[in-house]
Parts: sequence; structure tokens; C-alpha cells
Amino acid sequence: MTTTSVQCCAPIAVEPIDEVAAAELAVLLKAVADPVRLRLLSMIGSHSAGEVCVCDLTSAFNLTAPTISHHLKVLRTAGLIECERRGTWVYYWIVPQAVARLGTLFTPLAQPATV
Amino acid sequence: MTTTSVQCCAPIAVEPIDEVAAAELAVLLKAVADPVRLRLLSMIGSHSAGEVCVCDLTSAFNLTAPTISHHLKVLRTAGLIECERRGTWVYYWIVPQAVARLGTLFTPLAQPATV
DNA sequence: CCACTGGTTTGATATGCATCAAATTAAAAT
DNA sequence: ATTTTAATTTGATGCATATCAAACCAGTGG
Repeated sequence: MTTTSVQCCAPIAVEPIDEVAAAELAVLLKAVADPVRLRLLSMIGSHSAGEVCVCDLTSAFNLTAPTISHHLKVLRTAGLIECERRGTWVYYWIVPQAVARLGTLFTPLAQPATV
Repeated sequence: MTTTSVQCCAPIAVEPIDEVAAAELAVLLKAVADPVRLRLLSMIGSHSAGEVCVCDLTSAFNLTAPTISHHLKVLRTAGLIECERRGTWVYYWIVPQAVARLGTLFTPLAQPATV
């Protein structure tokens, strides 16, 4: 498949989402609903090399290494990023499909049919 | 400025967002990072009449009225919905601009320039 | 004026979670 | 092997928050 459709689920405004879908989405949104994780995702996503070493991420915050590691794990568990160890260092990169799902959720609400 | 551009902030992937922006965005995202609030927002946003009475919202959940009221207040404080009292009942509707901001945050991450 | 219905506010509780220190794993270097 | 550096895991702590019961506010109708 060439398109690998990002539109896997109906956006929020088309019809009321059910409990199960809401619970799943909430997990995904909780992952990004934190200032540190937002910055991490932003730093990883905007990096020109496409991937970032953990050491560079840790040094950019006024937080301990375990804390950054914890936040990276949350993002990874949510499927938003992936990582690989190469020698001593660990590198992280974005999973575009997962992030795109977040974007498609709310856009239809911007142009309500009735307004 | 006449456009009242929905694109008030740069998306996450263009450049690393700073601490202040991340904190503000996290507040907005926390508001929707809850299954009940997601369903509320979805119910309000997808309603054909454009607005929904609180009574209809409360009856759709297995939760008490104060809890629903609490969640509505969180969404309202975040600027995602507004309400008005008409007689005995209170009606809620979506604020499209605020919701649109959520959508524009993540979409650029879907097509990373390096991939 | 007094009840009744719809919603919100307040206070209390219990769970969740962000953070750090200490311990642990992994690879490199000496 | 031992040491050193990078990163994660574990355990503990303190704060945030989802929920409910009770009290309260706002209309409506006897």
C-alpha cells in the first residue's frame, strides 16, 4: 500500500465516539499532555537528522536522566516514538503515522457544518 | 490582522517549542486527555443542532451530575466550549478555533521532511 | 412564599503521576 | 577484570485530579 492511510479512525466530530474509542484515544492524548513530553516530541520531530541521542535530550532539560527516560518510555509505549541502541548511545525517532492520528482527530471540529 | 489565523503557533515539528509554549499547550491537551471529556467534546461537536443541553450529556454517562459538570468546566476553562443558560437549562457548544489549534499541532509531524 | 427540577460549587477521598535517589544493565576503555 | 560513561528500572514521595455526597444557586410552577 502506498498511502498507508493515516485516517484509521473517524474524527471526533463526525459522530459521538464510544467508550472504548474514547479510552484508547485518552491514552494517546495523555502521552502528549505534558510539557516535558511535548518538548521531547518536538525536539525529536524537528531534528534534521531524523533521530536524536538521549544524551542531547537530557542535557536540554533541568531534569534528571531517570525522569527523561520515564517520559521517553511513555511516548514509546504510546507508539509515538521508537528507539535503537547503537553502541553506548540510544537514539530516538518519530513514528509519523501515530503522530498523524492526533492531527486528524480535531481538524473536522474546526469547520462545524452548522456554522 | 484580519485573518484571525487559526495558525497562531508553529506546529510542533517545525522547530523545538520553548518551555512556555509547551506549558500552555499541555494545559490545552490535558483538557482533552480524558475519556469522559473526549466523549463530551465529541457529543457536543457532532450534534446537529450545534448545541447540547447538559441534561442530555449527563444522561449519557454512568456518572453523577457534579462529575459531568466538573468535566464541562475543564473544557470551558480551556476555551474549547462555551455555554449559556436559557431558562432552566444550560446549553453547550464548541469553540471551533480552539479545537482547530489542536489539529494543526501534529499534522506536520506526519510528513517528516527527511523520510 | 414554598416546593421542585436542573446545574454548579464545595469538601473529602482515593487513585494517578511527575520527580528524584539509588540500584541495575549495557557497552566501551584502560 | 575493573573502571567509566550512558541509559533504564525500581522504590519512595508529594502533588494533581477524577469521583461522589452534600450543600448551594437559579429558574419554574404551584
